[in-house]
Amino acid sequence: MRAGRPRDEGVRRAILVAAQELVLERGYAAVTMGDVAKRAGAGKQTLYRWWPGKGALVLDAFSEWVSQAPRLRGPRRPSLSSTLVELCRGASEAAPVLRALMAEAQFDEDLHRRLIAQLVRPRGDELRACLVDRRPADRELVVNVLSGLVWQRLMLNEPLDARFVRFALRVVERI
Amino acid sequence: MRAGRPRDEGVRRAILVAAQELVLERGYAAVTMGDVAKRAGAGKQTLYRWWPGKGALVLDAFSEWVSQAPRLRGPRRPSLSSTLVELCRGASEAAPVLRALMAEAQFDEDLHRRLIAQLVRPRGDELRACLVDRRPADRELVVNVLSGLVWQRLMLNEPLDARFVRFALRVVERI
Amino acid sequence: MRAGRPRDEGVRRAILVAAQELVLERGYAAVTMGDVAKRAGAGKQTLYRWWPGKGALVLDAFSEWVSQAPRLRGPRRPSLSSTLVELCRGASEAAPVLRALMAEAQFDEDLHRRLIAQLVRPRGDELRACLVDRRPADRELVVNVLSGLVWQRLMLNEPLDARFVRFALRVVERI
Amino acid sequence: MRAGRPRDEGVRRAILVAAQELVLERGYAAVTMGDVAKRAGAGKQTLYRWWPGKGALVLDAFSEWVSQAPRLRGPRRPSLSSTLVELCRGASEAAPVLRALMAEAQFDEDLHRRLIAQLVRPRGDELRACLVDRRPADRELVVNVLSGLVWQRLMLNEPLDARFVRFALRVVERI
DNA sequence: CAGTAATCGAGACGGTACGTCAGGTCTTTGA
DNA sequence: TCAAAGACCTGACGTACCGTCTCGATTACTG
Repeated sequence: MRAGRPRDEGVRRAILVAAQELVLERGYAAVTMGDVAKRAGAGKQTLYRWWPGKGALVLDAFSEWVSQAPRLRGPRRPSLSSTLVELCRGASEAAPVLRALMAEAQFDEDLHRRLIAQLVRPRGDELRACLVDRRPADRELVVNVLSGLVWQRLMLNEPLDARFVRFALRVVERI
Repeated sequence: MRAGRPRDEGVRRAILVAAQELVLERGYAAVTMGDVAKRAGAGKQTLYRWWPGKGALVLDAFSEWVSQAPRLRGPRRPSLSSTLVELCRGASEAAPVLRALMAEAQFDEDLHRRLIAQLVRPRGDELRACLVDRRPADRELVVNVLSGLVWQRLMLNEPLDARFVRFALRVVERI
Repeated sequence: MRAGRPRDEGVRRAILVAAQELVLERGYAAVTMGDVAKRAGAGKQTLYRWWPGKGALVLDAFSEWVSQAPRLRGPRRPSLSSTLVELCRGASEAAPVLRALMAEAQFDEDLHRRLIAQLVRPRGDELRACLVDRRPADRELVVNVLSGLVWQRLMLNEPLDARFVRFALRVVERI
Repeated sequence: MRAGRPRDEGVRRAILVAAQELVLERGYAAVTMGDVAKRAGAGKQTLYRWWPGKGALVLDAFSEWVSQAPRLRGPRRPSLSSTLVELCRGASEAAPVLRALMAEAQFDEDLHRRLIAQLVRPRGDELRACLVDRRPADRELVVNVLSGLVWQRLMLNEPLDARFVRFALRVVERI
C-alpha cells in the first residue's frame, strides 16, 4: 500500500453529501468549491486533491444519488416503455443538475468525457438493452432519437412528463 | 423624436463585429466583455447599456452573421434534404458558439428565452416549412426528432457531417 | 452684446439651490454632478458650462448661502469676540461642507485658489478688521493663529462651540 | 498557534514599499489600489484583506517611513525649537502625502481615526514633551496653536520653512 | 424677418477605478 | 502523507462617476 496517511473515506462522503445538499438548495451555479468545503468541514485543497473541479465533484455526487435510486432490476428484460418512464422520472427530478452539468461540460473537455461515461452512455445502454430484438442498425437509430429527444427537452427546459413519454413512444413505434 | 443624443449605430455595429471576431479567434469562454469593449473602441458601460451580458451580445453578433449568410430563398419550396444539409453546414461552422450559447443559457433565464426566440425557433420553422404536405401531428414529430438529433450532436461534440445528414434523413423517411 | 441665447438666470439659481439641498441632505461626497443636474431639471452640460466641477459649484452654492446670513454690519467696528463668535457659529453650521471643500481643494489646484479667495481670505479679513489698533506684525500673527485654530478644529472634526471661543480668546489676549 | 497559512510578512512589506514608491513618484491621487497590487506583485484582494482602502494603506506606508527617520532621541529632553524644526522638516518633505491623507480623512470616518492616532496625536505628544515645565493649561494651549499653524500651513499649501519656524516660535514665546 | 449663434434638456459615449467574487495554489500546524 | 485552515495570485465581474459629445428645440441679436 502507498505510504502516508490513507485517504479518509468519511471525508470523501461528507464532501459529496455537502455538494449534493448545496446544489439542491441553491442550484449548481450558486455553489462554489469554497461553499462545499465549508459545509463539509473540509479544506478546499482536499476537494481539489480528489476532483479537478466543481463539475466533476457534482457529477460524482449525483452519480451516487442516481445509482441509489431503485432501478428496475427484475430477472426479466424490462420493456422499453417502462424503462423510458423510469428514465424520464429520474431526468425530470434531477433536471436542473443535468442541465448545469451538460452546460459546464461544454466549457470543460475533461468534464465532457466524464459526463458521457457516467451519465450519457449508461442511460443509452439501458435503452439499448430493451431493443435486443431489433436489427442492430435500427437499434442505434432508436437510441439516438430517444436520447436526442430527452436531452433537447432538458436543455430547452421543457417538461419530461407522461405526455412526452407517449410522444416519444409514438415516434419509436413508427421507426 | 426622442430627446437626448441618439444611439450611435456605428458603435453598435463595431461592438457586434468585435464580439464576433474575438469569439472566432479565441473561443467564447476566452472572451470577456472588457475585451470586446477594447476591441470595439467602446466603453464597457456602453455594452452593458444595450446587452445584459456576454451571452446576449454574442447571440446578437451571430444572429446577424447567420442572417447575412445566403439562405436558400428560391421561389419554390425547398426540399427537406437540402434544408437539412444547409442547416447542418451552418451549425457545423458555428458549432463552438452554439454549444457555448446553449450552455450559458442553462444558467441564465433571459438568455435562454432569447436563444430560443432567435436561434432555436427560426431553425425549427425552416424545417417545418419543408413539411407542409405532412399531417400536422407528424410535422411536429419530425421537427422535434430532427432538432433533437442536431442539438444532441452539438452538445456531445460529434460531427454534423454528410454521414449524419444521411442518418437523419433515414430516420425521417421511416416516420 | 454677444449674439446667441443669453444665459438663463433661473437655471443658474435652480442649479445652486439643487446643489445646496442635495449636499445638505446627503453630504458632499454622496452627491454627483448628475444628481444636481437631475434635481435642478438641467442637463449635465449646463453645469459644466458654468462651473469646472463639483467643488466650484458647491463652493458657489454655499458662498451665496453664507453671504445671505445676517452678518454684523453695524456702523461701529465689531469686537473681536463677537466676530469670532459669529464666525464659529457659521463654521459650525456649515462644518461638513467646509471640511469637504477644503479636502477636495487638496486635489484640485483651481478649487484651492477659489476656496482661498472666496472663503479663507474674507474670513481672515473680517478678523483683521477687528484688530486695527494692534501693531501690524501682531495683527498677522493673531489672524494666523485664530484661523489656524479654527481650520484645525474643522479638519479634526472637533466642535467649534463656546468653549472653543473662550479658549481662542484666551490665547489671543496672551499675545 | 492559529491554524491556516500565516500572513506573509514579505508580502506585507512589499505592498507598503510599493505604495510608498508609487505615491512619491506619481502623487497620492494618481495611484490606485490596482497599481499598488501590480507593483507589489500582489493581488488586489490581499490589499483589501488587510487595509480598508487606499488611505489606510498609504497611511501605514508613511507611518513606517516616518518612524524609520532618525528622530532626536538624546538622553536629554529636546528643546521646543529643535523639535519644531525637525517636525517641520518632516512635514515639509511629506507635505503632499499629508495633505492628501488629511483630505481623504474628511470623507472617511475610519481613516480619520487612524490618521489622528498614527500621525496627529504622536506629533502633538512630541511637542507636549518639550513643554513639561509649563503650566498644564498653557501646555495644551501651545500645542494647539502650533499644531493648528502647521496643519493650516499644509492645507493652504504654504511653505513650512525656517521663516515659518521663526514665526511660530515668536508666537509661542508671547504666550 | 431670415440667419446666425449661443443656450438648454436629454442622454449616449469613452474612460478609469472601484470593490467583490471565484478559481485554483501554497504554506502553515497537527494527526 | 493527509487533513483543516486560510493566505495568496489571478482575472473577470458589473457599477459608478467623470467630463465630453451629439441631438432637437429654443431664444436672443444681427444683417
